[in-house]
Amino acid sequence: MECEDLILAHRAFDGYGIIPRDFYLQNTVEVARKLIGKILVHKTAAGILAGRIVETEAYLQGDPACHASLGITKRNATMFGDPGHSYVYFVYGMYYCLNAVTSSCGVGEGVLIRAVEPLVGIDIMMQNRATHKLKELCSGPGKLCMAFAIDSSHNGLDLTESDLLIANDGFIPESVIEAPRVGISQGKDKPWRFYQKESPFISRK
DNA sequence: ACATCGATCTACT
DNA sequence: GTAGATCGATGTA
Repeated sequence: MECEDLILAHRAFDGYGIIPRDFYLQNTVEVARKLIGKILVHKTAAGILAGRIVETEAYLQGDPACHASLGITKRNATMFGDPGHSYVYFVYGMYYCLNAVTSSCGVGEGVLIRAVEPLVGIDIMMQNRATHKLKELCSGPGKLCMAFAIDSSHNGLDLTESDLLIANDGFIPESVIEAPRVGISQGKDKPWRFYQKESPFISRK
């Protein structure tokens, strides 16, 4: 099973099933919903890391919780760039969070990748996270960036052709739950958090 | 300049 | 359940 996953990740990296840029031009909330079940791949010097996305959140223009709500700045500039790129930001003085940029150039929207189910390179992820607890490796936006060795140097990468990408292996999640977003003080009313039902790898219930 | 807060996580009670 | 870590961005003076 592990071996099968490894082959899958390699094929994904070689161009098999990479999600095309058009995908990120759909409504941002739809992109967040449809990213559940897709595969995040990061090719690092230590080896290939991959995991299935089990939790996301959408951040839109005109949404007070969105970093881009006050206009373009040095920090959020990649959100206003081309869709299908990464937006990585630094938060709470010690963590990084990964987003997939959506919508056309000039519009600041994106999807926060909140949790993934580890599939490939689990031993490396455990080293990066200094834990052996599988369920806690990538169960949060800060945790998954640490596990996947993603930091500010990975901001602005093209998720359709770089060492960091998102692929589709044909997996269809049984059920995707829609819920209010977490960890924010404004915009709590919007049901723009999505997660794979009953996954043990989500950040919280 | 200074104060505050954040799309978080961990450790400890 | 609550506090502490730790720093860049943002707001107020």
